[in-house]
Amino acid sequence: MSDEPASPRRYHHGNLREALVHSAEAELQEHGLEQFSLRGVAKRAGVSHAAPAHHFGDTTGLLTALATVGFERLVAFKDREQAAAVADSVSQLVAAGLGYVAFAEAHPALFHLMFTSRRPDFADPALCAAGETAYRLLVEDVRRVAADAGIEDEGAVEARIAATWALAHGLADLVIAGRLRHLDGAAAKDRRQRLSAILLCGLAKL
Amino acid sequence: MSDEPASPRRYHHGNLREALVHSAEAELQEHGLEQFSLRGVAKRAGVSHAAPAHHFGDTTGLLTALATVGFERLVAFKDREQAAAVADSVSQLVAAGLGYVAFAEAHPALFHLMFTSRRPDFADPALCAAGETAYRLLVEDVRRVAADAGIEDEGAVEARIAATWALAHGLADLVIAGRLRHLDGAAAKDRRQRLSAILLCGLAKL
DNA sequence: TGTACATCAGTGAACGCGCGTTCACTGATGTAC
DNA sequence: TGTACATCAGTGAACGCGCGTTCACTGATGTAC
Repeated sequence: MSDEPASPRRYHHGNLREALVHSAEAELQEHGLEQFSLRGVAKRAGVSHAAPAHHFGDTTGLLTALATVGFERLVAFKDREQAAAVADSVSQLVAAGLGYVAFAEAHPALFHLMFTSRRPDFADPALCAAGETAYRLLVEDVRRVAADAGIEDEGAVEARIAATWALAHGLADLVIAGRLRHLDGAAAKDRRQRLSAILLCGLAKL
Repeated sequence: MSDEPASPRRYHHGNLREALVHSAEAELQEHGLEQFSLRGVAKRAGVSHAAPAHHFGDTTGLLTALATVGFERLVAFKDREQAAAVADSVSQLVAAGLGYVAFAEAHPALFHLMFTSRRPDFADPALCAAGETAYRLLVEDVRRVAADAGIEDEGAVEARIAATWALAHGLADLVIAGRLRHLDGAAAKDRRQRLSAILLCGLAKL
């Protein structure tokens, strides 16, 4: 809307599909998943409430597209943290965890949409692919740590993959729920160190 | 309702408050939090849809009462697992984690109500007390493990408490979301061993 | 280059639905005397 | 022990609301010739 203030009001939007995904994210961020409505998204995009149906069919279709974008963004958060971290495998894994938590904090409702709710169509090929890419990157990071630590047993590695994901996921979920009190008072840098310490507790076989 | 099939239909219910909490749990289990409605609960309890207001005011009041019951039940699951486990501190902590996961699997919607949603009134004294009791028990279990491992630094212990909770919480959340594929095919006993192995990965300083 | 026409994207009014809330009521209970 | 009355719990009709869906429509676009 405010992107094109000077453009005349045209009958055809031009790129409504993308605009709707963008509006849907804003709607989700502001009202949460429980209050999310197709009408609200259409209103936010400045379009009649029946318009989204032409692009997404129903709410599920729109939320599916939004969740797909979410997984891509999750990977971007991880990449950013890892680029700023030391190169050794454990530090890289901790950075991946920090990225996971940072993503959840930046987009809590999107995080819930992707991992907790059942509203997107998780059988959708694009959504599947985005989710699997994110998962595969995590698996690679964990395998690198396991290899450096000399762990070869496949069962142990798989348990470690699950434990790593669970730790990062649980930490992210508790943080956005405001449940970890001893993080609240801390300044940004201190907070970050505490999160790293928590992740390191569970990730590293010291 | 089916508890008292022979009782005549009385104008006054007698114990409607408790019956509504019970119905609310069934409603939550069947329809999930997003579809949860006061009218549905009242119908399920066999009472007019305006009746709940006399006991709970609004939906928040009812969900707050339900979440309180949830924390008490969570503790019961933990107790049951720990009673069946070996007495050493690490095994007891793993058992606590298994109890957490078992609770989430038995009551997924209640789990979300308690930890993910913002719909109950978390400032409610009874709910606060129930949640703090559950948390205190977790802290005690972790401190026992830390003491046995000779960890004395308070910061390290606090990080370990958060890591333990995050691991159990994340594992529970991923399991009920059906995200941990390598648990799917396993039989009950094998499944339990895999969950224990995952928990042990993050909990123990071996 | 110009015209006709099919297709597509978006409109806006109308629909039925379930929701929470309100309100005057009625039946049951308990307490004062 | 009996009566009157206040209080409380539950009823059921009515309300306005926002929702998703439907549908006949209209304006724009692109393609065939």
